[in-house]
Amino acid sequence: MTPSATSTRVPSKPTGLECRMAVLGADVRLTPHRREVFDVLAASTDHPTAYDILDRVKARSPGISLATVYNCLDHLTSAGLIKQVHLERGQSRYCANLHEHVHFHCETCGKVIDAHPATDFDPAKFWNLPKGTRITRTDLAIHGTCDACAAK
Amino acid sequence: MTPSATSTRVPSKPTGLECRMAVLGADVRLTPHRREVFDVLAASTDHPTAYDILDRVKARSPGISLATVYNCLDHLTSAGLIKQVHLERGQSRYCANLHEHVHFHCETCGKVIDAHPATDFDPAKFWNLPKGTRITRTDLAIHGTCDACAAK
DNA sequence: TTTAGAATTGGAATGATTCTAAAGCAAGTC
DNA sequence: GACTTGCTTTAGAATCATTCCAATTCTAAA
Repeated sequence: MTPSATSTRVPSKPTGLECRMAVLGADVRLTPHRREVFDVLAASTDHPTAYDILDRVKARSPGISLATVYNCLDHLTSAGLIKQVHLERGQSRYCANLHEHVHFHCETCGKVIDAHPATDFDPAKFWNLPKGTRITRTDLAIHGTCDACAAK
Repeated sequence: MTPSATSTRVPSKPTGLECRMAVLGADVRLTPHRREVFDVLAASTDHPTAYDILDRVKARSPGISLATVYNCLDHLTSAGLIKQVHLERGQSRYCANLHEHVHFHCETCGKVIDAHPATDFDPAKFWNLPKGTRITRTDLAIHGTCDACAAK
């Protein structure tokens, strides 16, 4: 194994992942597999499933197992470095975009795209929640037909 | 089997379900099991899972199977008479509330409550979606701590 | 260099749901 | 009123996504 593939908490070559860890103060041991899983996800805009990620990581690490992909995704998710997305039942999808955004899901082609806020959004302004309720996060999924499918 | 338990499309005793079918123009054969599944759900405010519904329906129809509950839920859902809710991966939950609302999920006790809009909400005003996108529905899940759990 | 604690692995196990084939019912037809 | 046709219901098998497990390998610190 080459030195650059050794796991470490003090990387010699900072990448997006290390910057993100520094900004978030996340403490995850950075193994080669975790880095690859993150890199694959960061390079994807299609909200891949665990199987999609396995396929893509296999190009670099042919021996990686599905269990390891799930394991890496779990660790990265609980460190807050990536997000798990549930649009419908079935496979979970993953997303490396940590900016505030919501997901648009095309019911025709299945594509998922990120939509960023045009203006500030405070859910407590729109929905009546019992007094004393504390909000930690909101998940908005918008379902419909994407522009490409609507044009057909 | 008593006459009132006979399936029909033209009920003699209208219930919430028949009114709802009439309003929505839904066409579902109303079998005793479907009616029971609907009644159980309509009487529940806790967003039960298929298993929860099975338990409750068994009080009236001890012989009903899980497959039938799933089958009834599918038919009622596709007729638009009830809604399927996915708050996290795992079991789907079901909801007979068809008014515009969002779900608040308490991460401490697991409780799910409906929150109704205080004011009009148009997702297209808040998030930048590509031109030509058509929205059919939006699912907002608000996660946090409910008032009871927050008070502890 | 030793050693304790993680990470990784393949395969088994789990949980939720869906499928399947057989049997039961209901509505309309002769 | 028996027959046909098609939906409904059922138990159990199958599937799918994920999680668990026990064995092995790797890493970091002493």
